[in-house]
Amino acid sequence: MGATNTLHYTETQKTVASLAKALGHPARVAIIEYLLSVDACICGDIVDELPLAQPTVSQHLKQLKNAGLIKGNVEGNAICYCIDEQAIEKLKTYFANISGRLAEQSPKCC
Amino acid sequence: MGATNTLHYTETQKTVASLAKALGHPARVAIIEYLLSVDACICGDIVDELPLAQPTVSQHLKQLKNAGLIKGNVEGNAICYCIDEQAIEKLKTYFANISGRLAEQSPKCC
DNA sequence: AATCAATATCGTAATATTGCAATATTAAAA
DNA sequence: TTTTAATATTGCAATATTACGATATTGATT
Repeated sequence: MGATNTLHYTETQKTVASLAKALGHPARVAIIEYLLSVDACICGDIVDELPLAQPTVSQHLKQLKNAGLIKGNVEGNAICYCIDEQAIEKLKTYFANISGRLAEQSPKCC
Repeated sequence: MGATNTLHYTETQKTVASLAKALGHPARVAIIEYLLSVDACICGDIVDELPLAQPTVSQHLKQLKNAGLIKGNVEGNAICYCIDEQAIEKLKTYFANISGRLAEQSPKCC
């Protein structure tokens, strides 16, 4: 066990992990893609797009919102959710950065 | 319950969710960043970089490998892992695409 | 062959996630 | 005001994840 073994994770590592975890279920990826395809905020038929019951979809939406991937809220019987562009931007930038750094590296053995 | 409620997820949705899930823990993000920083395949001191015991790190490596984010293997007491560039490329492309499509859309209410 | 160093696997406990039926909440409509 | 439509919350069972001590495996070294 090395000397750095008690260190915690960086803020970036925690942020990326949190966003990635939120996208770590196909239903939540499908929700993001649906919000993208609708190009509007009010979209009360998300449930119809998924092979899941309404409470389950509601839970997935909650997770996406907690992670900051979507924003908005509900007023009565009208839902108003949309993608939080900043979260997508963070992920886009993060993976583009890794990709760029990989491209600069020397060839690997595996 | 709509007519499309029994559909499954697309291949893309399943792939992205699987990769995202693998990155859904800060330890695994830290492993990826460490592999990137080392710029070499043989890197037997991953355990020293993380606040986790060796079996736990081994499990995280296994998850990353199962998801296709890293490749390589072990020969005796030598570890040989590195980032699978294709997986990073998939994520980079996916989020860049979403970002681009978001930029084209009309302003939202939330 | 016996030992060593490094990593994987097993077993297990604690915690988290997933999914849904039942119920609650909310604002609009009748 | 009662009803209705849409979404959230609760409660609970099943499953998955996380973490680690103990042990196994593996290939090199002595």
